[in-house]
Amino acid sequence: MRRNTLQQALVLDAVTELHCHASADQVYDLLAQKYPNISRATVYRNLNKLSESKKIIKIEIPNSADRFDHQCFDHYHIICTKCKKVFDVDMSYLKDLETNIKNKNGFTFLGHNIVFNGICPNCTE
Amino acid sequence: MRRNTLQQALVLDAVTELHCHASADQVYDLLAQKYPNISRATVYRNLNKLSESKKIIKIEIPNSADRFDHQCFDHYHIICTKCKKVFDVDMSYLKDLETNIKNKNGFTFLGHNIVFNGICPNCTE
DNA sequence: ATACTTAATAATACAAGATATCATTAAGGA
DNA sequence: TCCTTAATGATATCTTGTATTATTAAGTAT
Repeated sequence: MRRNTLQQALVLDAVTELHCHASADQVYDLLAQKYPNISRATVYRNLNKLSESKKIIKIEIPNSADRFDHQCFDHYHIICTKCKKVFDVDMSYLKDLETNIKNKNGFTFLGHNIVFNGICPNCTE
Repeated sequence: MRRNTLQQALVLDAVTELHCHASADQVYDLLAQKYPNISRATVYRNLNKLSESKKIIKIEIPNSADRFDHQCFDHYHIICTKCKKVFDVDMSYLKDLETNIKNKNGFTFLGHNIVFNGICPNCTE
């Protein structure tokens, strides 16, 4: 039986408050200010639970920490190769991308993720 | 001045021999059989150098080890959510994908990566 | 061929990100 | 209010990869 804990609500609030692709560490740091006893493991656990129940989405970034976003519609991201920050990309979701694949060879395609890389405005100058 | 070392050649040979998306660990394990003194750090360093000089490509997988491929043309990959193995996807490269982005907002787009997830034939039954 | 410079190596410590373990706490049904 | 056990806090551990440092060897100069 799933239980609604105070910590889970706090984690969800923190992700919403940070609102732009917070890492687990950022969520922990924010919460630890008000609740010094909260455990890092609890933050990780609740971030994963919330993404499993689709309350938030987990954005997996190669060679960088996972980010968590309270905006749950499908969208893509760009990661700045200099500052490693993550931003939304203004491009429609390619919901039919998997149907373009010619030869599926017995694979079951479950989804896809696109990560752009580039340089953000702050790092450009 | 860049030097051509025996170890670099061995690492390149190993990636070619393994030929399907070997992780650094797999490359190390293969080499360590014949050359027990080779260092794990040397394997990592040479894999990165070889990918910088485009002799191999580095495939960055979220929450899984980087994979290295001796096939250097652009192509996409699918990772099996069960066994975590990586396979090529038979789909043409979307070389104009970045031009679809409506509102670039000062970002410089340098490239993209698509990782599909799904279930491989071995894990299906 | 020999000596010299320094890039690359082997060995290992360290770091980041995340999960596993386990005694304790508290959510929510009885 | 009691009881069961999911969830927590604290911390150890794991995985992947980089940093450090004394030593070795690649390639140029002599």
